[in-house]
Amino acid sequence: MALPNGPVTTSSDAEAVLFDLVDVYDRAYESAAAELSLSPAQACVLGRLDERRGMGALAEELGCDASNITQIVARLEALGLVTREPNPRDRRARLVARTPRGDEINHRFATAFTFARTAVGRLSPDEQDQLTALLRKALG
Amino acid sequence: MALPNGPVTTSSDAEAVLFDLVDVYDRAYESAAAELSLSPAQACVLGRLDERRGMGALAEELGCDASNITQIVARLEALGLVTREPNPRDRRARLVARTPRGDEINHRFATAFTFARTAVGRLSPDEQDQLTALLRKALG
DNA sequence: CCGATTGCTTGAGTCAATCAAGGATCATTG
DNA sequence: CAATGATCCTTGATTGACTCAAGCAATCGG
Repeated sequence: MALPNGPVTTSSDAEAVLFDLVDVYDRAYESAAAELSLSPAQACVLGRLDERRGMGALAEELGCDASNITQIVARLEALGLVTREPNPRDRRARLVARTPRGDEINHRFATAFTFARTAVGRLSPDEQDQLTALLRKALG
Repeated sequence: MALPNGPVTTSSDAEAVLFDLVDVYDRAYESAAAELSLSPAQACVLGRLDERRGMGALAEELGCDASNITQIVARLEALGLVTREPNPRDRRARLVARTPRGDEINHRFATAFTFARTAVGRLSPDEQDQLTALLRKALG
């Protein structure tokens, strides 16, 4: 399991609970992926293929090197979850798309990753709105 | 940079902002560590050595295999940030402690990782209390 | 004492991530 | 057009996190 991105010292309750939240969220994500024998990175990429798109677009959205995407997509392809077709408009580029099995696994992942849904569900609609407003403000 | 633990689809604003929060937090943590040429895992371990402690205690707290800690501590030791002394009470065990330089780097990390502090600082004291209460409830 | 347990390390293996380099294709422009 | 340069992606090499299996050494329990 990934080590938590833990705070060295928390100077307030709000900071501490923020850290808890992030840690629990990350662990839940990782564990949902693991149930489907996916790494978090694989689950992440798979989840961003609702429409077919190029490698570069993925790399940019995810803020990482293109060669990183090459590897992850190659593994997803080997698992039969994704195809990498030539782009007819630009033969340098490849279009990545989920296979039907990829769709299914992605859907099962979305079902397994209940953390955010569950957490938000513990709040009343009013409280959800408050939380959203507070977090937006905190994010600046 | 680590790929975000992104949601496949978010069904509510609260979920979406929750994801944003986690993503920004994780990236800020990673970037603060990188400024000091540390990996997130190294920063995490270093931050949990306010008192000297055994490898096993670290592994248990961080929820990972002991051999993982062995490696990370070995790298921190090679960087001169940590010592691994024999435990006089149990010669199987090792006591890990920060060196003065480790203290300094850890302090600089705590200073560099401003995300939680800054985010919470954008809220009034009342709002901070509300946020804490809401997140505690959401975490169940 | 002797067997079982504990604390840690080693070794092998997978994956993520980054960087440098390169091939192929497109796009520009002289 | 043809040369130049930019773009899209891949390869190869390296580092680090992480896991598992195996093992050594020390301690503990009967």
